[in-house]
Amino acid sequence: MHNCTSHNDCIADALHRAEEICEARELRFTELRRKVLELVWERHGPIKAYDILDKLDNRIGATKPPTVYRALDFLTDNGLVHKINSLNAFVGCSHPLTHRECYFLICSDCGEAKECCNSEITDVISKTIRRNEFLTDHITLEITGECRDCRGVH
Amino acid sequence: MHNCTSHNDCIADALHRAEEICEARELRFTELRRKVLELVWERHGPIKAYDILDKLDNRIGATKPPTVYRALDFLTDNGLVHKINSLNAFVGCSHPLTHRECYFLICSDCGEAKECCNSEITDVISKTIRRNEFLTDHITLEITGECRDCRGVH
DNA sequence: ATCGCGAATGTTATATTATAACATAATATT
DNA sequence: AATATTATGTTATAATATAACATTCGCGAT
Repeated sequence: MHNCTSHNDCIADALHRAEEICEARELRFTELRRKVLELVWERHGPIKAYDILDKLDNRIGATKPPTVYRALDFLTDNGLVHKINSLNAFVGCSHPLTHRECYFLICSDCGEAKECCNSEITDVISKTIRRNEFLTDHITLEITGECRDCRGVH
Repeated sequence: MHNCTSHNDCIADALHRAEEICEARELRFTELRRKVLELVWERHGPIKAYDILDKLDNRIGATKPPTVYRALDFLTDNGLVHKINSLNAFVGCSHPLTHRECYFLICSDCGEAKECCNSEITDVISKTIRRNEFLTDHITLEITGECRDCRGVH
């Protein structure tokens, strides 16, 4: 599903990057926020808010939905996590410094959400936005289907 | 918000198109499905499932959520309506024969969802899809922000 | 050090969105 | 008419998300 060489390192890297970003921006990367981001990265794919909630319950005692949603709000607001609207799920951002918008190829078979951001797409979308004199807040591009690996299996 | 010259005609046209499409495809365009499509077009913008439910209750007696969701499933499956994932809302498709995918500019101020489909966007997205050897089921492109008209007002 | 402030978290309750499962009715097929 | 298929009705509940208010934490000013 994902192909990082060491998943533990991959999680650690993501947490480290987040730490640095929060420090640079004078944001508070609290234990709760760190824990939620860690759980998102553990899955290394879209994870649901209530699944995070369950995992938190196992590790740091019973928590309630607002706890998780607030942490997710913080993480998404700061580009550390993206929400996948078509799945009602959340996924860690691999390059939180590079760009705010992120495009995804979402496999309905294995559940992976692969980032497929590229400037060519951004450019052509921007052109349409300009032509409509629209003031953009956020771009959601989610492509669902079957990924290369899953296609191969059948 | 929308600028059809006569909104009644606009609704009637949409229903008529739907009728023809269903006939051509040997689909059953039942009273319920027609009514739901009519309510979607009455709003002429994204409408929530439970708002449709309320309006149905007023007109054809109490209905339950599955009634509405099933009609919406039929309409979306057949390209007569699109779901806007970022709003959990549904909007009528203006050109149900032209193409399956539809891109939207969604104004958070007035609530309009303007179609902004164009082949240039489709082409460049297709390129990325091919490069990833992905088998596409559906493309969601939703751009949120402020529309031209609402920007002008401020 | 402690007071006061704003930010973060805890807590209770509930709103919103959506579907499962089974019963009945309407339509099409034989 | 008998049967199969599709659509709708109905009950119940699952899944997702937020409002509102209480408490705690972190931190600068005194």
